[in-house]
Amino acid sequence: MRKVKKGEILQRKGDMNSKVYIVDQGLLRSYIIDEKGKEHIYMFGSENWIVADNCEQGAPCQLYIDAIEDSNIREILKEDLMMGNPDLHAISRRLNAMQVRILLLMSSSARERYEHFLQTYPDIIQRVPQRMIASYLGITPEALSRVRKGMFR
Amino acid sequence: MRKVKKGEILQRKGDMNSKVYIVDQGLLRSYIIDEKGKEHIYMFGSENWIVADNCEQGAPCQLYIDAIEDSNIREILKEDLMMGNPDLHAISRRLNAMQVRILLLMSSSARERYEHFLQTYPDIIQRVPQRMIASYLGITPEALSRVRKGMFR
DNA sequence: CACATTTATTGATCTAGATCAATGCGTATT
DNA sequence: AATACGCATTGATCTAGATCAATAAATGTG
Repeated sequence: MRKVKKGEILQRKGDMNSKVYIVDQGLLRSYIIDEKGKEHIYMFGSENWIVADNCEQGAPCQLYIDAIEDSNIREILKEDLMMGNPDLHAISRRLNAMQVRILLLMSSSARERYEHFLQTYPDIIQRVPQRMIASYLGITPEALSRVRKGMFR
Repeated sequence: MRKVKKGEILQRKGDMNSKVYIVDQGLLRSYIIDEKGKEHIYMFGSENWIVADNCEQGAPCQLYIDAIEDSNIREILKEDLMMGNPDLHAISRRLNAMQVRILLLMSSSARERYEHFLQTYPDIIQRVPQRMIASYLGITPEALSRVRKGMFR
């Protein structure tokens, strides 16, 4: 069990941390800071919640995690959680995809989201009409058409 | 193994389905239809992806799932997946929270997202400054202030 | 093939929410 | 008590993307 003070930072972007925090008392948050210095909160975690950065296996952290209140927490290594549970890798990959999606929706422009989609799912682009890509990105087909127009000048 | 034709609907909103679809060949999608009749795609699932509605235990489905291409899929009951894995319930709850968050970000106004937050996390409201709620909702503190003003007349 | 339907593009206009700036209010800090 | 800092509110303005409408290209279907 570990006690943390309000304001204390548990994890920074870029850290090679692979811990999961269980909140016994108090309140944590996880968030990113974008290029303009603006914070985007990904999750709050109060009593009995788990706060974690679902970053990719072995990759550096994307999120900051700090305490909003004085808190009592437990730390668990992801490796230990994974132990004997190979399915958890697939789930972990999915959680990461969702985390990335949420953060993109909160902090990025239509254009940036489309560029990310292009890189991440280049195969899907070939197989579905553009209006579906737009729908997935949370924009209208017209907006996507204009984004593309802007990209190829 | 099941073969489905392009356009075939595997699941509708409101169904009491508790299956997970594994795509062996082809392409599925899951999506919602909002009050205005507009589709919002939640996920695409091509070869070796799992497509599922992470709705709450025992609750009716939120998502439609259909085939974008002729596909070969396997269906697995969630109960069978859960078998002997009690942790999966906690994970399932988290996946649901993320699914709801993504769909809200894609399809709802700042006001609707705030109202949902109020209902879902009434305790958190008391404990964090409004600017953090705004940050979680993906809007500015100014916008949240105006949403609230509009709510109490 | 001819026809209908879906899809993409483009233009004109509108709007939710962002941005910028100023003010007032609590609540720490000295 | 005085000062300062973070927070919420309000007003004025701006903008990314939505909406509406028209056209054109692509795709499917009898």
